[in-house]
Amino acid sequence: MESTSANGGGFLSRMALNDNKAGMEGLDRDRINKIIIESSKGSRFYENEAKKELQVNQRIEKMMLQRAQITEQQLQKAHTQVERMASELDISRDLSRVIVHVDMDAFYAAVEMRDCPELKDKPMAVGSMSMLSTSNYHARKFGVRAAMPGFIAKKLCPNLVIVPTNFDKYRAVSNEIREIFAEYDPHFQPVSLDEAYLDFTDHLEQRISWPESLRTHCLRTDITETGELQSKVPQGSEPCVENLSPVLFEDSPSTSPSLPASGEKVESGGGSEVFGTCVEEAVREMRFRIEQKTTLTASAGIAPNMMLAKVCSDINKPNGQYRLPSNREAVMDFTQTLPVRKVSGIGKVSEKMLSSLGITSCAHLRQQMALLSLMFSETAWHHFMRISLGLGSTHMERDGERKSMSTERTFKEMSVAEEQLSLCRELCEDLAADMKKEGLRGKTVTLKLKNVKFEVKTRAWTLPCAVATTDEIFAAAKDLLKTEIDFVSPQRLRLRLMGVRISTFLSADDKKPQQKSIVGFLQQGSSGPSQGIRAYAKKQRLQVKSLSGPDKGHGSVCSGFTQRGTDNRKSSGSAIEMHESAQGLLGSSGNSSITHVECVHVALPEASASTSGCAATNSETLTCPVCFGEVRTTDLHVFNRHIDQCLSGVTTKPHQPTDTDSESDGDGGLKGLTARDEGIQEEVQDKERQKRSDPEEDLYDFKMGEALHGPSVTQSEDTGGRGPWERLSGDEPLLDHRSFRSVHSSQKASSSRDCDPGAQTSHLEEHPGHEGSTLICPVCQVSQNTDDLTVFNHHVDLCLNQEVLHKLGEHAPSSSSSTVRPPITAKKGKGEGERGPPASPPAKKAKARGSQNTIDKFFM
DNA sequence: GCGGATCAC
DNA sequence: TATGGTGATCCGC
Repeated sequence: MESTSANGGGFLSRMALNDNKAGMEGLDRDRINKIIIESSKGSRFYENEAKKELQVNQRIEKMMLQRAQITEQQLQKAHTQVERMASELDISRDLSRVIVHVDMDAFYAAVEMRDCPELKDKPMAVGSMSMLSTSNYHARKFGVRAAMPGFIAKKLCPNLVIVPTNFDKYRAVSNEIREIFAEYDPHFQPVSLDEAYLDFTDHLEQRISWPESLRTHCLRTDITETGELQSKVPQGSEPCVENLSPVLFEDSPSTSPSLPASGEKVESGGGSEVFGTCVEEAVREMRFRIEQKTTLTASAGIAPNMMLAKVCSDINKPNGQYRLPSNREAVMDFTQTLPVRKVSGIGKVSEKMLSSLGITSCAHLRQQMALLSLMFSETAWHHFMRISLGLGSTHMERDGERKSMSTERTFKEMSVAEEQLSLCRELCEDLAADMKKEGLRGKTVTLKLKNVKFEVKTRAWTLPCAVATTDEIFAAAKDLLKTEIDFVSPQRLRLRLMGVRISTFLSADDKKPQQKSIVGFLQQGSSGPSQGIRAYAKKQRLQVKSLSGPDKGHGSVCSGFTQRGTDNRKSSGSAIEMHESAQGLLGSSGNSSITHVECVHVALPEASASTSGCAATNSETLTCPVCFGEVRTTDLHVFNRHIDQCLSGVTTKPHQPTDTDSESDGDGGLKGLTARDEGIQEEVQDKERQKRSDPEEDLYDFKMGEALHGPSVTQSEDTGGRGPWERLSGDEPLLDHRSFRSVHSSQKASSSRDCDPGAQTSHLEEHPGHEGSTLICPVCQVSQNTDDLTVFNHHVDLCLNQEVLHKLGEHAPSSSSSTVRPPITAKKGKGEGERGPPASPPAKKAKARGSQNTIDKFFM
C-alpha cells in the first residue's frame, strides 16, 4: 500500500536534488531528479533510502492522526501559553550584538581551481566517483552538488572533472583565513574548515575611532606563472576580481569586496584600499583581505544573532554579503518569508514533517506554534518558537570539550570474520593514534557496522575505566564485533562499513590524578580474580540469540514491536506513542514480569584475551570495583571501607564530567524534530518480502540478528522493511502531565498481536532450542539451549565468574535481579533491550551489612 | 548508558 | 562498479 502522505507517488524526496544551496536556482529539477532516481533505482542504497522514506512517511501519518485528536479547547489553551512565552522571548530579545557568519565559496573546489587554472572554466567537483564533497558553480548548473556520488554527477554532467580531495591543502588555507578571522574576533567560532561565526561588536566599537591607516589594506602582489611580479590593482572603476578569483562567478549577485558599501565613500587608489568604519565596510574589508591572502572568495551574513547570520551569508553567495539590520521590524519581516529549510538544524526530514502540517515558512511556524507545542517535545517547539521569532544565539560558544572521537571506513563487501577483526584492529590503531595526539582517554567504545544493505547498527560498551591504547580499545571493539559475528554464525556479517568510536572522556578533573583502578591493580598480580571484574563488565554484552538461528522459515514474524530510537520529543508528542507502546506491545501496563523467555547467547570471547580492563597507573586514587567511583585514598583500609559501603548498598556515583552546557541554542542543532516513528506496518513487510528473493542473501542480514526478535523471528521472513533493529519496548511510561497528549491510537492493538508476550513465550516453548542435544552447565546446573560448545563454554565461563561475584556479596539475599542469573536462562527485564542486564555493579544489589567484603575477597 | 535517527559540513 | 567521514544531539528505552 502506498503511503498516503506527501510524496506518495513513489518519488523519493530524500534522494531528490537538494537545491537549497546557492548556485542551484532555476535548474530543471525534474530532469535532474529523473536522472538521479534512475541512476539509483534498484540499488541496495536506493532500497534502503526507500525504506527510510517509508518510515518517515509513517511518522507523518502518525502525526496527522495525532493532530486530528487535538481539540479546539486544547489548542486554545496552548495558544495562550505559547503567546505568553512568545512575548517573554520578544521582550528579552537581544539586538545588541553584531554577529557575522563567514563562509568560503565552494571552498574545496575553489582551492583546486586556484591551484589548477585549467579547471577554471570547467565544471568540476572535488571527491570521487563514489562521493563528491563539493562542486564549483559551473557544475552546480547541471545539478551537481555536494554529497552526490560522482558517477551520478557524471550522468548529469558528462564533462565534469572530478578532482580528489586534498585536505592538507584545505587545512592550510583554512589556517590562513582563521588568522584573519582572529583579527576581528579573537574568540571566533569555527564551524568547519571554511566557515565561522564572528562577533564583530567589539571590533566595531574600536574601529569607529580608528585612523584610516588602520583601515587601509594593500592589494596583493603576486608572482605569476611566468615568474613576473604582478600587482593586482583594480582597473578603473571595475575591480579586477576575475584575476584574483579562480572562478567562478560570472553572474554573481553580489558586491565584490573591492566595491565599497553604498553610503560610505571610500578612496581607492594605488596599491591599496581604504575601508570605512561601519559593519558592512568592516566585513567587506575582512573578505577583501581573505581574497588578497588566499585568492579565494568568501561570503558573509551580518545579523543580530547566529541563526540569522547564517541564513544571511547564503543570500548573496558567492562572493557577497548581506546585512540584516538590528531592529525588531527588520528581523520579523525577514523571518516572515524565510523558508524553514534555510534554518540550520532543520533538515529534510523535519522539513517534510513540517510541510505536512502546512508549514514551510517561519511565518507559518509562528502561526502554528500552538499546534506545534502540542505535537512536539518541549525542546523542539521551543526551538521552533525561537526560529519563528528570529531569535538565535548571540554569543560565541567557548569551544567545548570534545565528546567523542571516531574513525570509520567504507569498503567493498567484507564477510570473512578474520578480515573483519583485522580491520577492526586497524581502526583501533588509527583511533588510538588520534587519541594519543589529543591525550584523551575514554570509557565508552562503540562499534559501528553497516551491512551491504546499508543498514547501520551500533554496539557500545562502557568500560569501568578510561582507555586509550590500541590494545585497550581493540579488546572492547573486538568483543563487540565478535559478539555480532557469533550472533549470526554460521552465517556471516556482510559489511560495507566499520567504525570505532570512543566517548565518555575523562574530564579535566579526572585527568590530573591519574587513576589507579582496582582492575589494573589486580591484573598486575594475578589473572584469577580480575577475570571476575572483566566478566562482569562483559555481562553487559550478553546477547539473546535466536533459537531458530540459521534455519529458516519457522515461527512468526514479530511485527508489533515498536521501532526504537526514532526521534521523539521529550514531554510532548510522546504521550501518544507511549500509550501505544504500552498497549500494543506489552499488552498490560505495569506488567514488569517476563515478556520473553529467551535463550541467551553468551558471547564472551575468550575471557583471558581481553585486555579491556584498566591499565593501572598511578597513585592518589583507587577505583572502586563496585561503584567504579574514584576513591581518593591509597590506604587500603580506607578503600576497603568504601567497598564495604558499596556492597551494603551505599552507592557512590562515579565522577561525571562537568557539564559545561551553556544554553543549547538553535544553532546547537536540534535533531529530528518529528513526532514518533512507530514500527513499520505489515504492508511494508510484504512488499519487502516480495522484493527480496535474492538468492545470494543466504549470508547474514542484520535484521536477523536483532536479539529481541528472539526465537520468533525467522530469517527468511524478516528481511524486509520491518524494522531491522527493532526491539521490545519497555513498560508503560508515565503519561505526560498534559493529559490531552495521550491520544489513543487503535492501530497498535492489532499490530501487536504477534508480539503478545504470551505468544512469545508459548512460541518459545514450542521451539525449545535447537532440535539437538542440550548441555547442562556444571555450575548452575541449568540445561542450556545450545549445542554450540563455544556458546556453552561462554556460559560456563560466566557462571564461574558470577560465583566469584556471589562470594563477594555472600550474605546478600539472592532474590535480587536477573543480573546474577545464569545468562542463558536469564529473563529479559523490561526495557533492558537485547543487551541483557545493564552493567550495574553486582555488589550493588548484594547486601552485606557488617560483613567484611573487602578487596581481599577478590583474591580468594 | 544504549541504539537509532537526524543534522551539519 | 559505484552513495563518505566526523561529531553532535535528541529521544525512548
